Amino acid sequence: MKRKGRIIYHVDMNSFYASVEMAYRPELKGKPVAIAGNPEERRGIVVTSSYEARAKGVKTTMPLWQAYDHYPELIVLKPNFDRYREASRSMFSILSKFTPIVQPVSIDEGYMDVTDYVGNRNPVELAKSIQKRILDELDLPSSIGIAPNKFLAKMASNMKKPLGITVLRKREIKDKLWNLPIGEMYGVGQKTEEKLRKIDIETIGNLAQKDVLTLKNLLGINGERLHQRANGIDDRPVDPDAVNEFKSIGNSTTLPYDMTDQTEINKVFMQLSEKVAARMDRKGVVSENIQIMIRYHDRKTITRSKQLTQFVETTNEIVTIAKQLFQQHWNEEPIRLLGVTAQHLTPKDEMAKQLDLFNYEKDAEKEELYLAVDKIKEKYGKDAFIKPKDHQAELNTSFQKDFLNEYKEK
DNA sequence: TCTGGGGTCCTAGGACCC
DNA sequence: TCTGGGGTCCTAGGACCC
Repeated sequence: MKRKGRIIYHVDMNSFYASVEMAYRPELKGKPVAIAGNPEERRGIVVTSSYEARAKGVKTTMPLWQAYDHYPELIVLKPNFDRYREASRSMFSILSKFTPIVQPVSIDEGYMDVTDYVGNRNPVELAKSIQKRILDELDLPSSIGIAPNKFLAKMASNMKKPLGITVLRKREIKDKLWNLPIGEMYGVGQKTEEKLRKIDIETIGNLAQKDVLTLKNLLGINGERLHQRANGIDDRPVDPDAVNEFKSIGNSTTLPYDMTDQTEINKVFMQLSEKVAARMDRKGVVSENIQIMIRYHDRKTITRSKQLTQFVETTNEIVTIAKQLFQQHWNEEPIRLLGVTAQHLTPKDEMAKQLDLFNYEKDAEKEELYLAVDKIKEKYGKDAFIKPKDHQAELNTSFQKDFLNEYKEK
C-alpha cells in the first residue's frame, strides 16, 4: 500500500493591515491606502499598502516621505494593532474550525495540516470554502497554497494574490518553482542572494541542481537546507503548540531625536522595561537573561546581554539590569534607538517545578557529600581535611574526588 | 535629517569541564 | 613535559521573515 503524502495549506492574508482597515471603513475600498508607523513623525515607514497603492509604486518598508514622493494623494493611516490582533484571532478561529492542526506563524499567516481532515473532499474545494468563509465573515481576502509540505505550501500561497488558491505538487516543482528567481525563495534574503549569484545561481532550479558540498561551504547548514527545500523536501511538521513557546519578549523604539542625556535615556529604559514586564506578566513567564540594544546615530547597532542567576519579572528588576548594561557599554555617542529584551523565558508554573528540582538535587548532593566526607574521615582520620571550610571545598583534592567517585559507584 | 518593531535561528570564539 | 578532543554555556553579531 502506498503511503499517502501530507496535505498542507499555507493561508496568507493579503495586505493584511490595509485590508482590515478597508473592512472597517468600506469607503477606503479601491483606494491607495498605506499603513505607516508614526505618520506624523519623520521616521515612519510603510508597513503595508493596498494593491492600489502598490500599483503607484508604494512598497513595504519604504520611508513615508518616499511613498508620498511616488504618490502625493496616498491615504496614510496609523496602525491599529489591537484591531489587527482581533481580526487575526477571528481568522485563526475560522481555520481551527476545519482542523485543530493549525500553526500561526505571524499575525496574518499560518499553516494547516488537513491530511486527516479532507476526507473524501477535494483539497482545492476545501481551501475555497475556507477562503470564502474568511471573506464572507471578516471581509478579508486571503491566498492559500496547497502542497505536500510547509515550504512548498508557502511558495504556492505567494504565487497568486489576491484571493488565489495554488496547488504545488512535487511533480510540478520543475515547471512552477524552478523558474523563479533565487531571490524569491523563502529563506533567501539579500545577502544569500548575492552569494548565490556570485556562483551563477540565478533561479531556484539552479540551486536545486547545485552540488550540496559547494552550498554547504558557502552557506553552512543553511546551504544544505535550502538545497533540500529547492528540491521540494521539507519534513517540518505543522505544530499547533509552537505559538506558545516564546523564546524572547522585547520592546524597542526609535527615539524622536538622537539622545545623549542620561535622564532622558533612563526614562526611555523605564518605559521599555514597563512594556516588557507587562507582556511577560500577560504571558505568565519569567526571564533569566536581559538584553539591551543601542543603535547609534550612524545606525551602528550593538546588543549587550547579561545572564542572571535569578529569575526576573518586575519592571524594577528589568530596568535595573538594563541601565547597568547601558552604563557599562554606552560609548557616549548620540543614540537613535533603544531596546530591552527578556530572554531565556520560563513559564511561572514550570519555574516552581524547576526550583523544587534544583533544591532536591542540591539536598541529595549535599547528603551524598556529607556521607562521603564521613567515610574519608573514617579512613584517613579527622585531619584528612586541611581546611574544612564547606562541603564543596572539602573535596578539592584529587584523592578525595577519587574517593567520592569510588563511593558513588557503590 | 532614509531606512520600524516584533521575532527566530545560526555562527563563532572563549571559558570551563572532563 | 607539553598537549587532544568533545561538550556546554555565555556573549555578540548577523541573516532572515512579517
